[in-house]
Amino acid sequence: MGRKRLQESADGRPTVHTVAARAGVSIASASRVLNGVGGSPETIRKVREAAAEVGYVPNAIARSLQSQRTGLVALAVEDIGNPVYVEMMRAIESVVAASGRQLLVHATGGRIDNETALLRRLAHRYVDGMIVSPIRVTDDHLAALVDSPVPVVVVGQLAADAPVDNVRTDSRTGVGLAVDHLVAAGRRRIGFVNGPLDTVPGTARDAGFRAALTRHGIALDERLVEVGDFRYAAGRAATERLLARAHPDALVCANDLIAVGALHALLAAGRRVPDDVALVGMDDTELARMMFPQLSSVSLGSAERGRRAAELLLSRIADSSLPPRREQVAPSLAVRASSATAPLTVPAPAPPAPAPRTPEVTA
Amino acid sequence: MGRKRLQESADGRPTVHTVAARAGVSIASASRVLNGVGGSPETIRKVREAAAEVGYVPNAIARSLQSQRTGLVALAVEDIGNPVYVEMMRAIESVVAASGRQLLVHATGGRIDNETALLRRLAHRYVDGMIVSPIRVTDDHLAALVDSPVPVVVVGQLAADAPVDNVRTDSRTGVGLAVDHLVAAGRRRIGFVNGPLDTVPGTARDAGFRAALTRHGIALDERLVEVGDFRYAAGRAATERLLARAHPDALVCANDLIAVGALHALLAAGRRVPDDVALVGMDDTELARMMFPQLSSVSLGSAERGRRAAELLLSRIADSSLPPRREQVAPSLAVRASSATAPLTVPAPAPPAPAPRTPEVTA
DNA sequence: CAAACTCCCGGAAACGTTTACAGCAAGCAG
DNA sequence: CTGCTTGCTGTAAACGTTTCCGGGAGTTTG
Repeated sequence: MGRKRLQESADGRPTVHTVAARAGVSIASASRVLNGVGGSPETIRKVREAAAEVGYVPNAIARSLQSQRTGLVALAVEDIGNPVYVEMMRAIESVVAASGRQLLVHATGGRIDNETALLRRLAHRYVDGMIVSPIRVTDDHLAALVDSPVPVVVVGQLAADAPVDNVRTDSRTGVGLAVDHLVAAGRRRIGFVNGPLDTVPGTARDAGFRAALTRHGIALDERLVEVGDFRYAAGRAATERLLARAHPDALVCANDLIAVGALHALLAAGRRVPDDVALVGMDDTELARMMFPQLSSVSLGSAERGRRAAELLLSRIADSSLPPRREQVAPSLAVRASSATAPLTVPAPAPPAPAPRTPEVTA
Repeated sequence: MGRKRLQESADGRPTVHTVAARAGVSIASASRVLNGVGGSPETIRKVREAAAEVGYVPNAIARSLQSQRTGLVALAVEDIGNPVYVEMMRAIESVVAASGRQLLVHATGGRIDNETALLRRLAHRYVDGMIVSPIRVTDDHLAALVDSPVPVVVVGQLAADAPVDNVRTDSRTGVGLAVDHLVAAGRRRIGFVNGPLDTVPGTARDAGFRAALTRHGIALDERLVEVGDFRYAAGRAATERLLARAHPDALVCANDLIAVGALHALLAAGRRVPDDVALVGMDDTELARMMFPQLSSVSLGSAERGRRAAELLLSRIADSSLPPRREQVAPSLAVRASSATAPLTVPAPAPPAPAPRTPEVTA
């Protein structure tokens, strides 16, 4: 005698049918009670009881099929290990949670096929919408974004005419802020440690750096420019290569992870920060404040961008007929000890240290 | 004249019915072709063509309702900003991806209701399984884990008789390793900066610290113990409080974020690391290696735990009748500059600098 | 007391797939 | 030529919900 059909699900779990049968009511009534809409006191009692007895738990997939929404929102970023995304995620999460939805994060690892695959999978209705922050954008990818079956908001630069909601910042200008600051502090041999040039932020920051130097009438010494990826180890390695062939008096880094790598390379090479080399990171993440000395950093408003992106997404989920919108968040510079002009300011009074010695390399 | 029913979905998107009608075949044939199973060459052509013309994209929710699986796996952690979870996530992701599934991450923020809510929501079939690393466990919570509708693997300590797949480590012993090392290096006034005592790791590490001191016959000075949460800012604040009232010659921290906070507090207070105060963190994350000096840290095998947890989960998804399993990963200690007895070792061979100097931060 | 209104209930139709089943045509062996 | 196999096809039934709709009972109003 096989199990009764229409009573429990394939794997033996109770369904609304099970509950209804046990309570002696129709599935319609059971469903109503379970959703807290309608039902006489008696019916409510019976259904609640039956549900508790069999340990009923609703199948969200079935419910979603009916309601056409899952209550889930996804965020796809390249590297969850980058604190900038953590900040962005926190901002997004608080907006999303306030709307009664849940946020899921997916790390694409920067592999573009991965990201496209994610779109082609998650977006097939598993989530009500998604926020994507791609660092590389191909035509293919863009196409997938544009005709995604679910609302998508892109955080980052995008072709001007792409019909996709978009929150961006201006990292070109951001790099400019860093250079302005360093030049004002008297630095002239300003180096730049960047991420890959085949990424959107990589190219923007490179352009920003070159433009800023030009603006100040400083000729660019290519030996002062080095490229790795956007992570710590690469930043450190890139800085080591740079230091082996040039003598910067300041370094701008394309993000904070790279800046930390650079700091490590500088200290290991016996350069003092900021006395010998001033250092400015980018993204202004918590990591910058966790360093010693604390790192100056260009804020690209990641939390703000996240918040705005989440709001754009929610409004589009609510009304898909809205025209594509584009928002911009201005960069700003946070000056801290790593690029202070005055003698290194210590967060708290330091004890009289033995007179700092200048390593010969920079003497 | 309303749109034709059974032809397109509620929001106007094409369904398999649309494609079938357009191709002039039944939905069964259309579905078969779309899934690449069966179909005459002629049918295949017509269906493919029709699908392309209308831009058909299958509704994953409907498919999942039918197949009873989504191909998604979730990881729920307290704080995605903690690099230990990033490492764990990477390990899990590689196993999960190899099985053709996708990993989604959810940050619970340690709010236990949040985590229970997640279980009660995601687990209601949105995902095929989930890995949870709770830092607080109530009976309620445990109950939700035990009779979750989808397979769950817990990373972390759990009541011995809990019928849940479980990967754990022994952080008590882990703290012991740190203390042993410091004692062997001649340190005696060993302080401890912990996370909240109402968390599972918090209590375990506290117990481990006390047991280790006792084992070495060192009387515990309560002024050398301080508590915050598991993040950087709290770690720094806790260390500042501790330093204001006691004079440790070594500090053990309950994780690397706290250790970074402690390092910052120590340097700001003018203490040299490791000369005045030796420092040992825990979790052995990338962050420990990013500091200067690099931090010694107790590895709790987070990547390994992640890997094992993912494997447990996949095997349980494949066969839910397996008995609950429990695996253990042993801790180990990575000794680095922050607790080195010998003169500060520089992390990487510095460029052949004339007479290596001790970088000023630690001078 | 009849009519109108409220409330609650159950049947049945969705939501968009996959798939068991049966029918049918064509190919082949006897 | 008959009977069997093979390969496609379409019909319809699932998957587990929610919800529209019509009917029946009870209550209020004129």
